[in-house]
Amino acid sequence: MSDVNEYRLAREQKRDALAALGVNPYEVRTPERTQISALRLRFESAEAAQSPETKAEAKVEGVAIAGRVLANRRMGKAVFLDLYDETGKLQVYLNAKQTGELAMKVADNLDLGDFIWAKGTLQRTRAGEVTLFTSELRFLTKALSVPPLPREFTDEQGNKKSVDALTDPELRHRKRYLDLMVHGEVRTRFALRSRIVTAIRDFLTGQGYMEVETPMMHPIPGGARARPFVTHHNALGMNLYMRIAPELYLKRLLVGGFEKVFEINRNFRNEGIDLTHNPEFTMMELYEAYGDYHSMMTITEGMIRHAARAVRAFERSVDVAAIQDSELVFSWKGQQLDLGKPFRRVGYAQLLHENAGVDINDRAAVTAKAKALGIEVHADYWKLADEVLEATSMHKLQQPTFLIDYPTPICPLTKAKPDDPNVAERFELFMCGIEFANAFSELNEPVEQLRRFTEQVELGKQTEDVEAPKEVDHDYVEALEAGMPPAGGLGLGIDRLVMMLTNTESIREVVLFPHMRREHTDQKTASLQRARIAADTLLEELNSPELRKQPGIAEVAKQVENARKSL
RNA sequence: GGAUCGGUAGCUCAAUGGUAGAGUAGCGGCCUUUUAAGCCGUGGGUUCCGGGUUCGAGUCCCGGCCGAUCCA
Repeated sequence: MSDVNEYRLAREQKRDALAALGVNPYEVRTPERTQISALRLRFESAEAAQSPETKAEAKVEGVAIAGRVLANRRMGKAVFLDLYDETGKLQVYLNAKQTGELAMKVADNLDLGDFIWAKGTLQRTRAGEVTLFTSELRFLTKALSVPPLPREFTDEQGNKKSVDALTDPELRHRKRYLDLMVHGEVRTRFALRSRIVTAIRDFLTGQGYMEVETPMMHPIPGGARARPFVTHHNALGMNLYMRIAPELYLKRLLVGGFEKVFEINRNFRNEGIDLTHNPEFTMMELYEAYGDYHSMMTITEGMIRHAARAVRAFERSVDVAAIQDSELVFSWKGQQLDLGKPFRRVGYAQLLHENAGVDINDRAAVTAKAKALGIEVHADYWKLADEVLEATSMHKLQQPTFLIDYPTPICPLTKAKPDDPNVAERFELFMCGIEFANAFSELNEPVEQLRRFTEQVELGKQTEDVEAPKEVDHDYVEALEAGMPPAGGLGLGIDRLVMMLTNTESIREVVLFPHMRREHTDQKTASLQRARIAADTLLEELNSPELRKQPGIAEVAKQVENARKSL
């Protein structure tokens, strides 16, 4: 794709022609203007004030708008433009008599995608279209590339058909600005995302929660099972990890004496990209002192319902208060999800028994079932049992369901039930087989926490689990020693919630700029990239605590390091 | 990581191994109430990249890049 093409050249010539007319093609200041939706309302009330006989004479004088030109219909010495701003579209009419000769010369140099400002009188045309009859025109911004607009064509049978533009998902995501420009429904979806986040924020602050910001770069990654992104701080001379979860910092705030805190921000996980995973994604986490996983279920339902209400209210242009719980049925992935009703609750062991036909404590049976399912058997029994549950049951959790009471060994940050140390007070929320939220009664015993962290690190080493933590966060344990009140904590994936509430199947459609590989990679660059990654991986291994002390390793590491630098 | 599918004009798409085309957008002309305006004329291509087979490759083969879907 060349930067210089006939389209660009034509536009550059028009840009220069504007300059020659004394018109700045990149105007600095925009005169006062009103948004299009507001003007339409004003015109409607002006019309309503007229009698049926004089209705056609309704007009609103002295109004100004600004926006992007996305259609240009030239009728001899008159011009009809479709002008768009964030709130809508309005037709703009120009002619020499009313708008002036200079304006017509400006119109000669107008392209689709340009921004203009126009002032005049609102009136209906003969065809009935509300139109700004322009008395004053200002040029604001020249666009040098063509907006990829949807168009209409006539097929062999003479039928008119419409053709969407910019349908290639790759282009739509790489150049989201064009996607937003030409697809109103995409703009609406992201506006809804903003509404949803605002609704959650309002809901929580309304319940006395305080929004906080905790570090995005952690010296020890923790709070979840995931591979982190590694980065380096030069001045401190240390590696830092992009956070995989804010959990351990938020709980330090409970130690400090805050009772209800939440954070809505990005987490980073170094894993694959698919329909429900982007390497950076938005998470809402909250912690409530003196709460537990029961209070977390209550708040989860309330919060999701509140966000759903905000979406319905937006769709119907009504006040949130007007939305009934019975209207909160959302269709997603071919299911009708009733968010107005209480969510179902089902026990972990019960679900495993129902769908896999095995008792969670019967290791032989669970292992046999895993083999039968083709799951690779490994030393971590509880992870294996979890994989069996995953394979047999998760896809059956279609309607909103709290899966509750997990085995304690897979819940290193969760308090066990008072009457059963093997069962942890944890739940995950599923809809359409997809995990939305994760919550528990927070473990606050420092000695027990240290024991579980240590066990987790050891087990991770044994099973060579790349997602397991490599190091115990002693600083967090020390924080618990200062005393953390009993508490409930909750994490809710915002991207997935937005997907569900906007009936979208891919996370890429609810993230403005989803991650992709770089464009235009040639063979040499690709090889270099692979070599760098291979060298980095090798270095990581050579520098691991297990290998570092082996004789000769340090020298090899140094050689690899030098080779890496030359790549 | 594996399998399958895809990448052709700004955009949406055609093209048995045989001159790369259409609609739309662009450019020129006509038209002072049109409306995804209309009419007449006209320019526009690294067919993702690199090799190979062939008299001849957008098409077949090999490798690579990017994306989509499914699986792990």
